Amino acid sequence: MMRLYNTLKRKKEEFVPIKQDKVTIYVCGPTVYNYIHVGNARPLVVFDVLRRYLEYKKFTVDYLVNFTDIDDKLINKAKDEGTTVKEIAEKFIGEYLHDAKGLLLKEESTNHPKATEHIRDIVDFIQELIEKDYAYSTNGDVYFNISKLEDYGKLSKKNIDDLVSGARVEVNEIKRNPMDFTLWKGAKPGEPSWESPWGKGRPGWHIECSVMARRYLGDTIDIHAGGEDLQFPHHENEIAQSESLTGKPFANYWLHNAMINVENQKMSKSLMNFFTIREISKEFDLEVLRFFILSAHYRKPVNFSREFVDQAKNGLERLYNGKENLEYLINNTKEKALSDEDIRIKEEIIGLKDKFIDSMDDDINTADAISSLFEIVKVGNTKLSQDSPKDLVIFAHEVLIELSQILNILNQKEELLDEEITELIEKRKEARKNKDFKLSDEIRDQLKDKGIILEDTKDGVKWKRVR
RNA sequence: GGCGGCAUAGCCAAGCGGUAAGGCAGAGGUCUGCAAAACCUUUACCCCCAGUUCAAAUCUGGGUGUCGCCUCCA
Repeated sequence: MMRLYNTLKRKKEEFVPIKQDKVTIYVCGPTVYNYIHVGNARPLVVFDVLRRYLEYKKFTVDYLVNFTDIDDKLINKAKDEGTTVKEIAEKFIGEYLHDAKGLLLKEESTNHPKATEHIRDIVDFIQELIEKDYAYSTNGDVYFNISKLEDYGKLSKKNIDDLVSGARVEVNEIKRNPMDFTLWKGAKPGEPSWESPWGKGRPGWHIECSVMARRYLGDTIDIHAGGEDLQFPHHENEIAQSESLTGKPFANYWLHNAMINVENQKMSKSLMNFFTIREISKEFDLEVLRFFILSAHYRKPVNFSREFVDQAKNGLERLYNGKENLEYLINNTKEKALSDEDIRIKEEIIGLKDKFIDSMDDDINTADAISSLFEIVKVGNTKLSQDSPKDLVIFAHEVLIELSQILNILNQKEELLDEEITELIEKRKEARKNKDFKLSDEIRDQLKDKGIILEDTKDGVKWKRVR
């Protein structure tokens, strides 16, 4: 049984999807006007893990991350650079996909709908809201009338009066209630626009999510996820739009990740304290950044710094070494009956795997789950250091397969064997036998340049790829 | 001002009433042509003060500190 913290209820709940073996997930994606930064990566990584974990649990997952490819930021950027919104959007969608690959996101089965390709659906949606009297148009704009709703603010636990008295909302005589939000924005001269019953214009930010979620995932989705800073107003407004239109719950589970901070301050563009993924990828394999993100629980704020990523890098290194040690152990093992000791170890590892699963079931507690991985690694390493492979048995082949499987939920990376490597290792082995350490070291350096690190153990030579 | 988080070793970080996981860094040892990896050993009065309980890092109340949302924001 899996439990998820549902922001809507402010507590952990058992996760029960609408359909027995299928899960729909909507994650609020990037506005494609710039490179994404480390803060943006957190939801992408965390919810990618959620999705992989659900797939591991045999669910079919419909996973959607939208691209906001029309809004003020894009328009301004296009103006500044003397180009079009479309070109900016296309460029940064490309850059996003590049970074996503580095972060090991499961892009091959992620749906990325774009706002501009759903204008007709958006117009229809708004039209229906007007017909149902939840929205009104004035001077080419359309607003959502929140006064029609009794439960506006139920996600973020805000009440309208407090919000209004907060006095930060813009004074706008056109709106009936200061908190009414834009569904459709009339076009100013020179701006990209589309035809609509209210004149030329473009969609507001919130409406695209409601429309695309419904279009691809249905009236009610299982999980809606995103950064906690989107709770209000974005997610609140999505709920208002969708539930007013369909009369059904918009999403059963709302998941929100906490922020990534720099020196305890939210990493954000306005504070200018952000690191782009592209920038970090020059210093670290993005797999390390992914691991760093997963080493804390997703609902807790984390500080980001190069030093912390370095720590994560060393930890991940140990994990991979351990995994390779286990593989080595098994590949160099002769098959024979399991000794009592082997059976004990096997059971210990299976127990740790169950612990991993329990942690993941508990609101995707990746930090805790990772600790089980380290413990498995320790058991394998200890076994390796104590016994000589010649005398070992296959004590738990399936355990290794399981380990790979669960490790892949967190970090999935392909590895290829290389004939050339083994050939060079043989050559070096010969040189070492002849005490020709000069040649031996040359070969080792040569392989190092190709990203292969050799280790001489008492049982033979092991090699691994640099990360 | 309103609403909501968080506070655990040098650092990162789990913990959800039963007496403190895991990782990084450091120190010592084992192995070793060198290097690397690995193994063993080693480090916590859980922000403060009350309270509830046989039992509290965990629950309650009050402090202190800190962050987020209320405006574009993952």
